[in-house]
Amino acid sequence: MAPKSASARVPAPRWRRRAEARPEEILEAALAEFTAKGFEAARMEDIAKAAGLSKAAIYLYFPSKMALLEALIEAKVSPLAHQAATLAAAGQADPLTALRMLSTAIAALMADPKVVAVPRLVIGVCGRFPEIAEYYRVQVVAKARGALEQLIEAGVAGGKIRKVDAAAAVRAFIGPLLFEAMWTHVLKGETALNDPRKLIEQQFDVLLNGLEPRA
Amino acid sequence: MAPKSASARVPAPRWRRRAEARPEEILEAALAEFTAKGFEAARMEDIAKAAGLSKAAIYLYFPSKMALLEALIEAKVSPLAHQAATLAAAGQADPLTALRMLSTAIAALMADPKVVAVPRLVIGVCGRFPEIAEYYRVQVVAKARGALEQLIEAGVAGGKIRKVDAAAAVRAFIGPLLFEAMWTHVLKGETALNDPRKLIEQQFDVLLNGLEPRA
DNA sequence: TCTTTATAACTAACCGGTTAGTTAGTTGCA
DNA sequence: TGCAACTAACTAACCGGTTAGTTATAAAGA
Repeated sequence: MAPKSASARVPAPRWRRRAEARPEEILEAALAEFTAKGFEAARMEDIAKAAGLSKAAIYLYFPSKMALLEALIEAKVSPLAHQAATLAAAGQADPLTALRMLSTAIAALMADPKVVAVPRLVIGVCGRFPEIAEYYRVQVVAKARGALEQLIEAGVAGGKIRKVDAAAAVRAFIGPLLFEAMWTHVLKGETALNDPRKLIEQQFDVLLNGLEPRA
Repeated sequence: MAPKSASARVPAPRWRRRAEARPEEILEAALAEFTAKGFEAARMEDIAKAAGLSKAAIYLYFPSKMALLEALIEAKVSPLAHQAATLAAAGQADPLTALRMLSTAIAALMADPKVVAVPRLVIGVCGRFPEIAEYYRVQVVAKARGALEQLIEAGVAGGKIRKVDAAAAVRAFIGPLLFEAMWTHVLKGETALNDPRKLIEQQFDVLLNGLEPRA
């Protein structure tokens, strides 16, 4: 019956030991599944299949489904907020230029479904897992908001920016980008994010000069 | 044992026939549950209990859980978009005032968790049910967006508004409100929506005059 | 170099709990 | 009496997480 080897190759091993590469692969697969189906509807089995191992193996690296989401947030957006804060801090001398650079960077990120997926997930699960919302508020959004407000205030102090309410200015800066991201990735509408230069140019025309005709 | 009635009142009926009032009550309960736990995690049993009937009875009025969400969107936000469009159309003669009024109305809506809940749900389930996203894009957002753009363009044509890109102006108008709504209801942060007058005033200072110091 | 031993990495199969949706029967009301 | 409105009890299926067992690989001795 069973041909006795020799001619028969060693049958390709069913799996290989690759402990180092696993966590990242699993997270990547999880992000893809979560993005496509949402957190609750995504199945661990499918994530495992996409990552090329068994469902049980996932539990060797992550204790629960929820832990996958936490790790994703940590990995994908936490550094991002930090980077934004750094950029904002570095640009205090020339706030308008810093805002422009930030805007370009953010627009590029917003165009990437993988990046937008994370806040989308947060919106989806915040009702059930308030601690996720809390983490996101404190570690990501509040941090970025604070940095931007400082940037605005520095601009006001230096006379480069009109005396405006800092919180309102930050909303006016971030809000439109958020809106376009939702339109693009949630509603799948024709997006302006494909042409970031034009988008930024138009945004800054309104942001800097306002709607009212200048005297 | 069991006291033989006579003295015992007719036991309060376990339920009453109220077919007309049911659908609305069910939808209200569903919205509350969906808001608190998200679409997937909300249980039909709990919705039924909150609406004061049995789970099976829900299926006399709605064929599926998904139908509840569809009916909710139809009932809660579709008229809202229509109203926005009407207001925008009516205000073409004085676009800036119309924008102010719209802003106030929208801020009031954004402060209401029940209203924000619906778009939140859409964001959560859009991956699994693209037709929901499609409906929402076409029937709600595109409609409102279009009306606002017309309003802006009318303002530009009449000299009341600077020559700006209409889409950018709409983003600048809506984005900040959306951002604040998410901050408030998803991240549970301290909100500016509690003081709508101040919020609108600050938003319009930036929106109309921009960030750049005026000559 | 060839075993032997140890263990890290992995899988197949299962379990317990959950829940959307159904059915068969009961109750209120005209 | 008849029927629409309603419920209790049920089914079927799903899925997160566990467990018992298997395989790849490395290290230690001979």
